[in-house]
Amino acid sequence: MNIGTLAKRSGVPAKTIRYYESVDLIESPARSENGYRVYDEEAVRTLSFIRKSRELGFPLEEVRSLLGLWQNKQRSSGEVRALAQSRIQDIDSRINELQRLRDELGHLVHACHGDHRPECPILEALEPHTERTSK
Amino acid sequence: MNIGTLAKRSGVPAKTIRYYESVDLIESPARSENGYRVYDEEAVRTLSFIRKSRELGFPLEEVRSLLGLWQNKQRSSGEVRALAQSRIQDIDSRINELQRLRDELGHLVHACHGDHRPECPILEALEPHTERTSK
DNA sequence: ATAGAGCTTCCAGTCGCTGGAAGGTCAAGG
DNA sequence: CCTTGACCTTCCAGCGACTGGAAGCTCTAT
Repeated sequence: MNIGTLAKRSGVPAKTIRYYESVDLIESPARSENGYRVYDEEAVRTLSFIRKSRELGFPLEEVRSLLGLWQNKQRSSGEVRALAQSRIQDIDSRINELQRLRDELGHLVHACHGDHRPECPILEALEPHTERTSK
Repeated sequence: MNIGTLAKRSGVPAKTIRYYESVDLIESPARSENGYRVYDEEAVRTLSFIRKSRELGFPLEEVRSLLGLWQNKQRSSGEVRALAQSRIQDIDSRINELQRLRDELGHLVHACHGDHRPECPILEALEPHTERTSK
């Protein structure tokens, strides 16, 4: 199987597969006489695993750990669970932060006429408090 | 005022101020005889405005637009409102996506014992469906 | 005189790809 | 046999928005 076929079957673009190889996330495959990369079924499984992990938002370094745990039959499920839980905490704090921004922007948009006139509470909110500072 | 003072007063790191200058977000300031950048009160206001905009999550290119509108007394508040509203849409879709991931991970963590044993529904979910494909 | 803080420029790294250039290879069709 | 087009190869650059560090100059205080 060449890289294009692997790309289609795993759902990971060929460019990205080469990139994963360059950062040692996956092993370098064998090469055929013409220099083309040659993959086996195992590669389809590995790349699919990586794709799903990425879709769940795991950063590449955590995908690396997950891959190790996946391939290690002696692993403890506790380690995997811990990784997933810290991901959840990341996600929660990002959601909270986004929610805060959303609310703030929502209030401002609500307060703004949004017409041809220049008065705009949004800009006023961005404007620094103009205190009289000694020059 | 030198760059360090401006940094303290605006809350924007000196490095970042130089960066903003390099991408033409702010004007190049005058230089004193020794080559140091020299800023005025206006710069404090501008940098503070930029900082608050960034804190509200506007990407730099939108900050550029906001700055233009802020400085243009003929602006219409509608333009500003439109920018803020498209930001809200961005944020909403990011929140939704994160929420989806969070739920999915939450289910998986819930299903996983998380002990010393290797069985782990989280890894199983990442694993591709193993269909018998013709070799 | 010297130490330390503050300033200058320029280059590299972050994260995870993605695009493009320049070129080799292969199968099908005229 | 030749060409076309789809593959494949490598390497380099760019995205956003900084941030860190090196090397070197300037200022202030002791």
